[in-house]
Amino acid sequence: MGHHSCCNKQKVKRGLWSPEEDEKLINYVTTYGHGCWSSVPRLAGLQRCGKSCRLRWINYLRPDLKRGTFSPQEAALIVELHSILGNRWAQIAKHLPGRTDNEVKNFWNSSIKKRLASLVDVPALASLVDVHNSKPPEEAADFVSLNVNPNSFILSDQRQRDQLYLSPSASSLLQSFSQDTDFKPNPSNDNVDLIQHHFPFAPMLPTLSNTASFDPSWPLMPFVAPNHHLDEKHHVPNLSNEVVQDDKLVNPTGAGVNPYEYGGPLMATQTVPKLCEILQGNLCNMPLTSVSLENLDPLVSRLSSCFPISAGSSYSHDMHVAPNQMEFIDTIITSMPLSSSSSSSSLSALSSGQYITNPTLPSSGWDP
DNA sequence: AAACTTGCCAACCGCCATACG
DNA sequence: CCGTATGGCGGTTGGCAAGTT
Repeated sequence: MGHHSCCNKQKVKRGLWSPEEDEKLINYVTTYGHGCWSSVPRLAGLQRCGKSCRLRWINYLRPDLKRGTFSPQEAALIVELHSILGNRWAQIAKHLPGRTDNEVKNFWNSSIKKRLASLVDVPALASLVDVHNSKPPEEAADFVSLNVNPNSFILSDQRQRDQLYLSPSASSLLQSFSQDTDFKPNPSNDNVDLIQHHFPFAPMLPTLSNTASFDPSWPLMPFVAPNHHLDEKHHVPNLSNEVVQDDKLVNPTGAGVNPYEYGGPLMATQTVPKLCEILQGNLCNMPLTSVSLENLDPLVSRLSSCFPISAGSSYSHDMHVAPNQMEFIDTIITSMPLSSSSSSSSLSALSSGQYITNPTLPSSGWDP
């Protein structure tokens, strides 16, 4: 069990991949695409099973991987998405361009979970929400019901999406994400040079100086690759559907597929599904060039309100996280279920609509 | 300096869903 | 419709490096 037929036909190597094996796999996939993974090892001259090749490509060799440290913004997004989706790492990773489900899962298990455990004294969600400012009792009741019925957490009624004022929580957790040593770049890997040699347009490994509090390709905007000229070796397809915007290639449909997941030749662009595609089961294929924040994925819109997107740019270039942004993300973290085994049905109130922080509310008394 | 502990993360395992003949 | 192959996912493990005693 667990091994596919291709793995049993011949002896296969297991364990860590060598740079030579990586090179063989990169050369093969970039030239021919992976096609049927079970045939890749044979055609690429590898003593591995197809499943192992697939995993190595998806989790490490794909040129669109960041391979760097998670930014505070990414951490916040993971926390938020996990509160909605539970341990559906692949779904979460789709909203984090350049990140794999394995990476997100490891990050959660090693870092976020630990921090949440340290906040065990945070009060229950109900005490976080101060609905008395603008809420008639019946709407407050609607809000409460959202925590009971997982199917009703998408608020379609504008009244329901009125702003909820959240008590500002301690920002220690989120701040720790941006300050402490967990946000250092990954240790150097022997194969990084190899990958960057093959994929010069791949996102760069962050440096010590820029990862602590800022990641220029943070995840709320679709990943766009620099407009490099690519040679024939990389099989660049017709990019007529893309437009050049601020020296970036952007797919104006806002929709797309990850070429590395579908076995096609390498492409220079990638977009990610919007959260609403998951939550609502439909597509929001609005042109990026004309879409307003209100029309974006609600999560993106909400987070964008805290991490402003400068007009006309493809993604935020803010160099630091402002205190109110810290508050917002911290609110996300402290409002999610503390159980590490939260399932897909565990929904935080933050999944329910629009929120803003109310800086006038007292924060003392329950700061960790 | 050596032994031990801890944490990270790449890779594997086992299961499920889907495609295909 | 059925059986098999394959892709994909989440859970788990083992090796390694860094930190601690």
